Amino acid sequence: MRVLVVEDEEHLAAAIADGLSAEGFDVDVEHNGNDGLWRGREGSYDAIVLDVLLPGIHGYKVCRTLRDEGIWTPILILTAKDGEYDEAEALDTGADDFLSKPFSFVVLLARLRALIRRGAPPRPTVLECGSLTLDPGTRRARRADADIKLTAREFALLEYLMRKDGNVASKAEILDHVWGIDFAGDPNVVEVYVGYLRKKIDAPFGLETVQTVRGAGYRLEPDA
Amino acid sequence: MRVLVVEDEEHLAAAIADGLSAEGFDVDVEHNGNDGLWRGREGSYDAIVLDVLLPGIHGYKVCRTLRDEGIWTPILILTAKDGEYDEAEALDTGADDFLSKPFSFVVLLARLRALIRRGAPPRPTVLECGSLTLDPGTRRARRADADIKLTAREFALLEYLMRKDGNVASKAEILDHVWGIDFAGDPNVVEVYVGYLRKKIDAPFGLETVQTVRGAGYRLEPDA
DNA sequence: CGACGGCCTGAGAGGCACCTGAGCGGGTTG
DNA sequence: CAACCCGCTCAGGTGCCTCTCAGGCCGTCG
Repeated sequence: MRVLVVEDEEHLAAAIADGLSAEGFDVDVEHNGNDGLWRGREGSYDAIVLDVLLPGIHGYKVCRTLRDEGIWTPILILTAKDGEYDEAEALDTGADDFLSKPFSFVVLLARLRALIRRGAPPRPTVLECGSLTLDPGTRRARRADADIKLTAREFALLEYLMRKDGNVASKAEILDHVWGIDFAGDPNVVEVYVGYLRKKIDAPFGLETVQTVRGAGYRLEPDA
Repeated sequence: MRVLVVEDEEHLAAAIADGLSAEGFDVDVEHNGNDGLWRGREGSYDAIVLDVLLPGIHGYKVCRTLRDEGIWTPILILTAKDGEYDEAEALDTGADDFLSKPFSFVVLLARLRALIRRGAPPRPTVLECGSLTLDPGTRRARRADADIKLTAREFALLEYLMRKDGNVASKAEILDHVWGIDFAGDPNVVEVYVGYLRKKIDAPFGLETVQTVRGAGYRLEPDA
């Protein structure tokens, strides 16, 4: 289990690192926001302990940036402040948990274990579903070595469905995530765009990857 | 977004329920451990707010039981105690987050949102009953490697019966949970749909999994 | 043994969920 | 400025689902 600790106070950083090492974790330490961000980008950690008050980049910013870049390693935020809004804010930057200083090592350990047990949702850089691949980085969709041109909306919809990994996505859910929670238009758009997708990624190949689950939503089935 | 609040203090329960409702959540409230556990078993909630000090079953026990039964709905534990070991303990019972009373509603809301956004960890949430399996995620039903196509209502009914895990579900209970508390039609629908289910999941395999308990309700018996 | 009540089932009507083609406005590109 | 693409709305069509109804079956009890 690899843990990254980003904390500028030398003593505290060492204490956490030693404690975690004693518990069997593999610990790396960084002392400022920049280095922490770069380390976090590697995406090879099982969890990150992140202080908010850091030289270089602020902890919230590090967290937000990682999330924006598609890194979903579980993050536990540490802060000296104790205002309640800070906590809300921390979680809103995409952190998974929050701990106010001073804290006891026992609590840190328990929370970290809980985070790791829960695990990071699998977010591969390239999404796959049978012969269909989607690269959010290059914004490219391919099926059997054929490039497929998708519009922004189509791409977002397909990406969401692929991240669901075969699970059913309800229409409301899709609207919330692809169109945004403040979308006020006709929910029928979802059906329309599902139709567009089918025309581009299924029909030319004689497949029916995008499946309708009547009364529940939509689902991707590899090469059906 | 459906949230279950299990809290025995009437005032607090009402305050939380009202607040969450105002934020657009669909809230159900239970006031003791037993009812909370049964509600939680439905598995249809996006999150559960659970007090530890409850009449009936203790909150930790409710949490642990749900986890043992394979229900991985995100759970936020509330407690009046403030000892650090309590917190560790709470997380070890399988809770996802922890909040000490008194807390501010803002914090509760933020944490709840974070929990829901994070979602239930992708555990094997597949329900089983003998050779019959039901996956609420992908919305698939199978018996002995044969896919079974179920309509939305059939699926909901079977899911409810399977979650009962062999216990008898009364017709009234089924109506409340599968058709909704406000269903005003002919209670005969239940019999009709039980018939549909039998035709799809039992008859083709020469089984009688769905059993009638005359005067009491229905029950699932593995591969009978 | 007869009557009653709970349960099963087939038929069918109505409605809803979904699909699709047409078309409009706004932004972008040549 | 015209042509095009994109995102979205709208309306019409279709097939499946849901539910009701009525009649028959069967266990239970007087």
